[in-house]
Amino acid sequence: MLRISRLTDYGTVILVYLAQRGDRLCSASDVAAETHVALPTAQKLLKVLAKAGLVESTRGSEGGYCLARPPSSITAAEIVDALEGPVAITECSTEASQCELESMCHTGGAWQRINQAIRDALADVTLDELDCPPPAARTPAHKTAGVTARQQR
Amino acid sequence: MLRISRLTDYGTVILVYLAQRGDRLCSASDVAAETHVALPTAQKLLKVLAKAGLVESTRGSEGGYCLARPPSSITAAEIVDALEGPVAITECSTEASQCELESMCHTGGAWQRINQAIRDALADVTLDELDCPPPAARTPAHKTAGVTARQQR
DNA sequence: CAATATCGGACTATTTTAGTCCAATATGTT
DNA sequence: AACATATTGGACTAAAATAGTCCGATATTG
Ligand code: SF4
Ligand code: SF4
Repeated sequence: MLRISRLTDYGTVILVYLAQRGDRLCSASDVAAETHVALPTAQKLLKVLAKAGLVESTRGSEGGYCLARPPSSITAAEIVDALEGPVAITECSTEASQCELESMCHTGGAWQRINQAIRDALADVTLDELDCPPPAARTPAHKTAGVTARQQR
Repeated sequence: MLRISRLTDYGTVILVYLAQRGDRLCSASDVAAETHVALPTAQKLLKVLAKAGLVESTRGSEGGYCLARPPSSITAAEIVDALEGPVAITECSTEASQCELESMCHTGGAWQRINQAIRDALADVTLDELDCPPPAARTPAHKTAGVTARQQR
């Protein structure tokens, strides 16, 4: 149903938390406790994020993680890229397409346009903009004017 | 990696083929042969599309499928909705969110904005615009200026 | 040296997706 | 009326992606 993986979702939650903490180091267990992400999951995510260069790690006692760059320079597109690979809405959106229908397919071009549109939408949101409070807690219209998500068919 | 399912992909290929055939009926085996989608897969897809009201079926000998509406009135968003359910980039994008982090999550609102942007991008492409081959065979002067994703703000 | 916390990888379980099959039903033709 | 063709609906199996867990190695602090 066209969704990001739960890992990616939780990854952004963790990154937002790190952004709030500024330059202070946070251990994996610290992050897990504060975000309520399961500890092993948080560990795994932080490892991946460190490898991707989005967070920096410090080993040893009193070690931990912190953001590698200012939150305003990290986009949702980068986060998705890091955690689940580049956006590729169809098989033929990747470099090494293995779609057997490609030779006679009539829709690939349009999908690639859509792919780019999604990519632009993701690249347009930075980590500090991601810190956008409540999805639930259906409190009356706050400053978040246009955030309605009508999903029913 | 944020992609539509292969079924959805093949579903659009089939719909584009039906669009090309106009009002003429096509049997499932006809569709399979022309699009090179495996026959059982094509059958399954046509059934789902018929149930969603995107194609109409005629039973019996010489029966088959055809589009229920003109191609220009069918959008990619509808196709995705029909084949894999409404776009819901995160768990909390759905009506019945079951995310256990929701109460303390700081990112849900932003994801819903992104969700809407993706939805808009999909709703902006109609079935006849979808008929666009991937690599070569570029028709002159396309009207394709309309796939912009900047819907937010 | 001892305590703490990351690092790297491998492993299992779960869920989702893909693909297949069969019996029932409807329609046109012989 | 009987037959051949083609959709319909559901259930079923197989395959793949995802989620989550675990453990030994390594680096840093004190
Ligand atoms: S759009 Fe066409 S070429 Fe691209 S993956 Fe789908 S079927 Fe294959
Ligand atoms: S964005 Fe937050 S509330 Fe929404 S699904 Fe992800 S963790 Fe849950």
